Amino acid sequence: MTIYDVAEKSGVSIATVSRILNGGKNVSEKTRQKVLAVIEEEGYTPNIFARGLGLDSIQMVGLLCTDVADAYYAKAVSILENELHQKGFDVLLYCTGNRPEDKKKSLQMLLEKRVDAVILIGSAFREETDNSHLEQAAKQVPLFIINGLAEFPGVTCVACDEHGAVMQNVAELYKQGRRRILYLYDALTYSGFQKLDGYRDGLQSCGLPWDEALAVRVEKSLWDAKRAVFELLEEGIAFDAVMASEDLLAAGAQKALQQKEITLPIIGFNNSLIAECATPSLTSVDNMLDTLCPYTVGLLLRLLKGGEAPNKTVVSAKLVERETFQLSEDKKEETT
Amino acid sequence: MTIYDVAEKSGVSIATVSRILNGGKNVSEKTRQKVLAVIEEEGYTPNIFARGLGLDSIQMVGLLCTDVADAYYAKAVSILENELHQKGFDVLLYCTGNRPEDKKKSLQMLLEKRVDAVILIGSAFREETDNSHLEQAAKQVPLFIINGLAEFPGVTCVACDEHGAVMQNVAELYKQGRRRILYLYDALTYSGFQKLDGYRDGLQSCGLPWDEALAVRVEKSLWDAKRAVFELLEEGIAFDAVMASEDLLAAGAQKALQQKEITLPIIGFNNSLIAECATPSLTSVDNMLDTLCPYTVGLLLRLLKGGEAPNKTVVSAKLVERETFQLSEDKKEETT
DNA sequence: CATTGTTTTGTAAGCCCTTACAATTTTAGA
DNA sequence: TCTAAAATTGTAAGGGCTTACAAAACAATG
Repeated sequence: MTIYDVAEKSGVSIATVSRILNGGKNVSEKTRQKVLAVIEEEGYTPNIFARGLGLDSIQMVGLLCTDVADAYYAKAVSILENELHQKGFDVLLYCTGNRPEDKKKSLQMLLEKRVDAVILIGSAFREETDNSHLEQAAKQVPLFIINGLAEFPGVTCVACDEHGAVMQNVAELYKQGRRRILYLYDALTYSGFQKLDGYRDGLQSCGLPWDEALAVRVEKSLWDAKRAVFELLEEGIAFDAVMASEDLLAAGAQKALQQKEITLPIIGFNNSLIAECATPSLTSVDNMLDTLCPYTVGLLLRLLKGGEAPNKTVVSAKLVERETFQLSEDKKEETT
Repeated sequence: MTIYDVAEKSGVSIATVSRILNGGKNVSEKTRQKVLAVIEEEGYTPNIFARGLGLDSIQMVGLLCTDVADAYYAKAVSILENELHQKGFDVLLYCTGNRPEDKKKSLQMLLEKRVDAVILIGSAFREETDNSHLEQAAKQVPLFIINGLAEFPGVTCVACDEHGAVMQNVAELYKQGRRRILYLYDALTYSGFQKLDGYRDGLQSCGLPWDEALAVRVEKSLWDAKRAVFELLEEGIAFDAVMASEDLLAAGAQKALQQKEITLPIIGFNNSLIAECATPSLTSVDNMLDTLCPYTVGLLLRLLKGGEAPNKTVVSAKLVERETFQLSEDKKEETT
């Protein structure tokens, strides 16, 4: 069943059918009804490839992330997918893992699929790393980066201020008398660096010294985080608060502390289910995906329609207080 | 840059270029090299739509699930995406939520994209529900269902024996002297029914009575599960073990019990991070996605190559023991 | 060297749409 | 009723690829 069949059965030309199919102007109501009836009756569906050939687009956007099995990316993908489908776009999903060359290859493959836009979720590298593939890609297609940064023409970045969030957490812990704050982190993605820098800058602005031993890199795993913290405790390295670049790591730290029957303030990151489920529940920084993702899709649509969009947007993060740490009262009033 | 340009620059015809592009037989090594060089040099990429028009396929498979933000689906999508990309297929992702009409519509849209196959993750309804859309779809394209069931020609089901797993858990709890086993469950998807039936059948085969009050339906939320269990405790409804259709619910139950300072065996389902992170960590049933998903992709490839595949495969689930429940010793030996 | 069989290459016909432009019909105004 | 303008419809030219089939080049055989 092709457009020719429909045209024939309704006694019009293919051009008319095509116009109707494309929300066509310049078609009389009478013929529209007639053709629509035939289409309905025959169950005709336009061939997406032929249409793509003609229009050079089949309304698809590519989503590139590190790993959808991870709650953070899963949440982003989920929101983006919803928004995009609502706006009539299909979603091509690529999970690349953390190897730069895989990311590059995936981006390339996405472009070969002639998507209308690409959204990277937290997958840009730091400035000093080679981001030339992003620069190249952005020449072919609008490129969006959520929680990452790449300042090339054609690239639109939307991020939450992770650096600032961590700094504030340090400041708040300091205000509550904490002087030796442990920081657990895993991969040094762009976002990973942001947070680590936030930690460092936070210490500095409180006048606290940088102590190598208190910034600990671990695998992204509950057990490795637990092991690391446990070892610190065994070695007698003192600390009086814990922050982590990920709820999972915070949960690991919590397990180690519990085993030693120590209670300290703990602040996680990403405000995931894990933070809720932990006992006691973990205070955590919300990365604002609920805001960032729909906003990004909004920019995307605007850009595809030929409009303009700010090439960099940063919103501040939000601390979600649970049992492992609460803001002091004066701070709260300030926020209200 | 089209195939015509490449042909011209290498002094051959487009047919030859096309042959080379398609892993062509019947091309002399000399011309192959020549053409490949031009392609490389010019950075030519075939137009995917034109190719699709000719071949009626651009090597895409559609993935349909309820919600990627949920760890269970996220894991499945992650594994499937990986396998499929490895085999050269692109992945079109649809998250439908739980409304049947949305699932139908998404399936329809997927078919319009002329995917080569569709994989549903846990999204079939129970037999008595209207599954005619699946029947229709299966006529157009190979359809795979992971952890769901629909016995129509063209539909391939791959599942883990959730019913059996729950039954066994009941039996094991019974063996350890538990007589009033609470079962928490949420949505009655196909898989939800499987587990609920497993609970009922498990009780029966142990000679335990079915007690309406012990099969509690809750929202898929930590807090609702906690609330429900807390209320039971307040009302004085006695139970001596907890099972849940989802780790999240088990974690909620655990919180309620902890608040009342009660310790009972708890068995979750899905073997997610939440089970690991809970304190004490939750024993949980692994749904075997690690096996099911690659296996499904294997069948898919075989089918697309014109081969045959069993239209129903069931593997047994696996209990992952953690702190909230351990199998008795004799049982363990049995398993070894 | 002629003949037949194999490889390699080219020509041209699809595949199914969109859309510029031409042709026709309708409407409005005089 | 006639003419000009507007609305509607049709014709035909792409869009870039695959592939059946025809043609040409090459190899092997007697």
